[in-house]
Amino acid sequence: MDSSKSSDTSSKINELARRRGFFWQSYEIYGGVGGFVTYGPLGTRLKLNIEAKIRDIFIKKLGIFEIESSVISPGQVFEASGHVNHFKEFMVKCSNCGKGFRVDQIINEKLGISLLEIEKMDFAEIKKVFRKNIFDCPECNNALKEPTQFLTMFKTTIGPYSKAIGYGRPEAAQSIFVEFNRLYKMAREKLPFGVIQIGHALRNEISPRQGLIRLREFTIADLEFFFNPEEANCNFIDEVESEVLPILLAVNRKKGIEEISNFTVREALEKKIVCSEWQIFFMVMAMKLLLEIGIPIKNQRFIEKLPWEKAHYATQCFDQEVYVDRWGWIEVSGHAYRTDYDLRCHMDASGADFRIFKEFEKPVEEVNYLLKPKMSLIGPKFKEKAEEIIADLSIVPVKEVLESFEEKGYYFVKGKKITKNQVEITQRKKIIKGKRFIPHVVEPSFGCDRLFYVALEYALKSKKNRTVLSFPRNIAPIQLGIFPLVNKDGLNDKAKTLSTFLRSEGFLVEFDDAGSIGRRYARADEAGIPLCITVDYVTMDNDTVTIRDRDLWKQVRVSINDLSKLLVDYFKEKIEFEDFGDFIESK
RNA sequence: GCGGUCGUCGUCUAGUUGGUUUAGGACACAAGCCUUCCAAGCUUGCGAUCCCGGGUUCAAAUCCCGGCGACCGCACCA
Repeated sequence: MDSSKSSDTSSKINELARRRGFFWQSYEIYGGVGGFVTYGPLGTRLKLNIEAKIRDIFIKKLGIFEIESSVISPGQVFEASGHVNHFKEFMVKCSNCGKGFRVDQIINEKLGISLLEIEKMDFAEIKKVFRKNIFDCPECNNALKEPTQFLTMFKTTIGPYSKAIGYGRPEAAQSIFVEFNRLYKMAREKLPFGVIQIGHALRNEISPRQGLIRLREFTIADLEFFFNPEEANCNFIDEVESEVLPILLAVNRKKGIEEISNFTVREALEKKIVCSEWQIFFMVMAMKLLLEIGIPIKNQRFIEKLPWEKAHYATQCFDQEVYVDRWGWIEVSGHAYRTDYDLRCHMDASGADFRIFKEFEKPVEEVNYLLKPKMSLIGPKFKEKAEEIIADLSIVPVKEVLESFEEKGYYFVKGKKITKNQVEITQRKKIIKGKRFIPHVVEPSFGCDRLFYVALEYALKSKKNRTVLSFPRNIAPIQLGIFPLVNKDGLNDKAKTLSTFLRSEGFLVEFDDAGSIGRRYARADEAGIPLCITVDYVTMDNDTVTIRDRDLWKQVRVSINDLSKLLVDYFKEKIEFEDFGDFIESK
């Protein structure tokens, strides 16, 4: 990568973003704080439009539910989910050179304890290890200091009681799991179903960098899709089976190979590259989402996570990555197979029952045997030992006792012989109508700020020394620019009337009469406005206007009467600019 | 958190061996003129406690110390 060129692109985006109001660092008047951004008027619209795409794909087309819950949650939620244990770093610093190291790596290197074992240690145990052993700094061989830990969740207290610990959620997923029972009812107690939440999440990153790429407060879109692991087929799989996914396999990554392999959905499933049909289906949806916000497929890839890279809850995990000029491949979404991990955690911790009852096609008959000791015989015979014997009898499988009786006529418990007549064994038939299980979950999770950034980067074009933001038309923050050709002879008023009309028709319109017409087109290009409508002298004669395309810089002339319908179709992508009519010859 | 580079109008920047600097320009923005389709021109205007705090000095945007922030590299990124 050419570093001088790449730093140009990102600075260009940052500069443009600040100047035109896409985004900037928050709290600038107080010096700014890393990891927080403010989206300006254009940026907010763009971000909403991208989020609308997510809603369009997942909510409208697939019928996924959307919920909105709180950012702060009580401590139990993230204790149960495992985040309190996993969402932190143990660090140790050298007393001499000041360099910091990961505690697990030091212990692993010097003592040979496996990383998995170290993972299980808590902070007290780690401190103990460091007190027992003297570790030298790998860099300068001086002694290392006491280890420290850093929790990357924001911690607070809820209300005035310091014991009521709360955490800012580092992901929106948990608030879906926590509400599972209600949501399942709303899904009419049927699997599969999915729930999405688009909202803010907080991670107290050690050092946020890279602008929008790593924030401390960001927008996440977590989709939790629940299904029966024994009926794991995706009913949309036929529609996508020939779609091709570019995947960087873990086996290749281990060998240091960066080669992307292309698999059709069918192949990937057959070769067990992706284990879950639903997971790969969502990966295809993610690929389409990125295409729709303007990222060509050649700049997208899915990367299979290596075992030690995976989140604590995931069995199989792919990251969707997009190539950006400055930082290379960056993650924009994660696709994790979370199994029943989360629901199980919350069940264990809260006592709620998240199991689902599944009726068998045919009820199954189960025969149970019940053993009842005859106390009138056992009591007098074993005296003080009797109690112990009975306790043991209640534990052993009744079937084992029964078999022993049939074979030998007696059964040994605690070295004592129990005869057939000392107990009463009854048979009990039970009809089982179904079974209970915990649903499995696949999760696509999008970083909306990163989607925003890549959309902006891929929209950024340069034409004749001008900056043009070529957003796909339906994520553009402003849809139409309306200008009078000149500010006299009533053209201005006519253009204003037209703006009012088109606004009332539901379009997002910017009216601009400042400077020359060329300057207005240039300003509109920089804001990514797809179409500009100009009122000129011909308009005054016959009520037609020119429409100019942002990317082609060509114009067509259409009647004001037809305008609204044409524009509706255009923004619904039913027609293209070329369908508006013949291009006007440039003078 | 470590190392390197850096911080001047909205944006990009000149000035930074201390001294006529009331910190200059360009672009952008606003008002007006002009303008019959791609950042034309003219006039006027708005706009910077030179990142913050402290120190050295007769004098600091400029030198020194501390802090904050940005970028790059290292580490981290569940």
